[in-house]
Amino acid sequence: MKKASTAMSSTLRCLKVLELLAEEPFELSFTDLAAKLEIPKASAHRLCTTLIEANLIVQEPVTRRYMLSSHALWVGSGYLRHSPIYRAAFFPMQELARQVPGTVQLGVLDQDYVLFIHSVGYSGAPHAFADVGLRRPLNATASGKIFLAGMSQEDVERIMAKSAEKYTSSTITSIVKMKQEITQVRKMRYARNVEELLPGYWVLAAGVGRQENSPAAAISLTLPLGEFSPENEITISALVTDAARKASLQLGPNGAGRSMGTWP
Amino acid sequence: MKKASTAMSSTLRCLKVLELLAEEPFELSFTDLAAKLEIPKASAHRLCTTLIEANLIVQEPVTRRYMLSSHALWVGSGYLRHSPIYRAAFFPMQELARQVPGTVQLGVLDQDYVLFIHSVGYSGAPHAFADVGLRRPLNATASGKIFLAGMSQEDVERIMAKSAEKYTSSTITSIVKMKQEITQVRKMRYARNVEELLPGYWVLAAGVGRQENSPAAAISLTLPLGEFSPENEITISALVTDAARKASLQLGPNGAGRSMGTWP
DNA sequence: AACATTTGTTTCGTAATGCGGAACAACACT
DNA sequence: AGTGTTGTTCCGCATTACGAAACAAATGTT
Repeated sequence: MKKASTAMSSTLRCLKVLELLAEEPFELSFTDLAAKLEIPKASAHRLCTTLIEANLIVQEPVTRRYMLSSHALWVGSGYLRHSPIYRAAFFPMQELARQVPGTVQLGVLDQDYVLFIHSVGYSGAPHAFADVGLRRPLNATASGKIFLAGMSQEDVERIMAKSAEKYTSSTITSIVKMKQEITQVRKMRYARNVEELLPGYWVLAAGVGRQENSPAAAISLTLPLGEFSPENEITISALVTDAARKASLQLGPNGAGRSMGTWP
Repeated sequence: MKKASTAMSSTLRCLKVLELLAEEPFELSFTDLAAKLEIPKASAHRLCTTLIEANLIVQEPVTRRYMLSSHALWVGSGYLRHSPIYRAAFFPMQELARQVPGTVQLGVLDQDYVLFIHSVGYSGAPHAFADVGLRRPLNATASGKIFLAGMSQEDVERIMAKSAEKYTSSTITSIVKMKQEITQVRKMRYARNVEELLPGYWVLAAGVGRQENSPAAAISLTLPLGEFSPENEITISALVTDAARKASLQLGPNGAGRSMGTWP
């Protein structure tokens, strides 16, 4: 027995194509696409035609491969234009980047990942290469730990169960280890990541949000490992949490924080 | 007699919702949305349900208004991950930003606009606020002039005919004036914008691309007006065109320039 | 508090529309 | 020329989206 959702199945299938293209590291040839989605060629062709007509994908004229269009970026970036968080964090991040020579990033939750939506400064970390739209697992990032610390026990367990990939030898993949980490984060009000994602770099992050335990975003600072020391951690964590606090205030104590509209 | 496109009309209509939400400066209430699209409420409701199920939009629980989701940003940012241009320009832009204290931006063509897809450094210009995804008319930006200079006579005329908005008193809205500007751009290999979009700032831009006359992107540098002088223009335009040249080389002489895949 | 009004959601019969097998076309690569 | 690979079009069938109207819920007004 099928559960009849009220959504349009044909359209959902079409949007799967977008999803697939976003996931794939490279452009996709047409037959690949049909194969990966396990749909007949004729149908896949119709879906692609539709997305082309909507200007969301284009096909490279020579290779005939499909890829996301610049217009797709524009549509997606509408999220930034509407996002109170982005606006609230903009200047605090800038200030933080001026104080410490590293990469300051803003991450939000997207499904079970941290999605980085803004980045200022540059530490040299490859981390920060594709700064907007980069997505990372929660367990391997400082920002991710901030979100995990705001989640229920079950959610944490579910996510950790799927987090198998070890980026470095320090990546946390054990549930019990992560739970310890989480209580630490809740106590200290910031999260730390030392070479758990990228060798040679350490990261501190703090949560942004109206209420204490459910962060809407996280501000993180990535620095070369050379500058890592207990004393430094104290001063720098103060700066990061301060930036996060300022962003939280900017967000407004109530539900609003007005979106930014057209600028200027 | 209708021309029967092979695309799926129902899906196209659904994607119009995304388009609308991206265009609108603020989140949209449900009835507004139906009104603006001129479709019956019941249908609009189905479209929204579909987009929610696809994780591309969300509705604010309290206000019940619809807005683009962070996931939509992720999908759209797939363009960046696939874009050879973004990758090719990344380091040249960084270098340029180190040499001159201003905002370096990377713009591509999206329909009849410049779409900024990357930004490094910060000049204080509000210009650079929503750095990724910001869209501007071609006639009012230095990058836009680069693209106009690569277009056919007819396209230039069509676009200029629609470019009525004067951001400042210097904004170019006349076709003949723009044609002069374009020949200038073609000769100098860079474009200039002095307070035509933003009072208090001037901008230089140069084209990135394999072949000379059809730029795939433009690198621009925004500076406070205080630093504007003929001598400065000579040195700075050299830096900007140099960065653009480096990016062009990185792009590869042939059609490829390999997309970036997952990073690192 | 009762009524009026705007806003959001569900139902359901109809017909339009997306479906996909198969045939066709356009290239590569032997 | 031959053979495989990949991209595009046809067309009859049944599934799916359509939208008026009825219903539900929240907000504003007297």
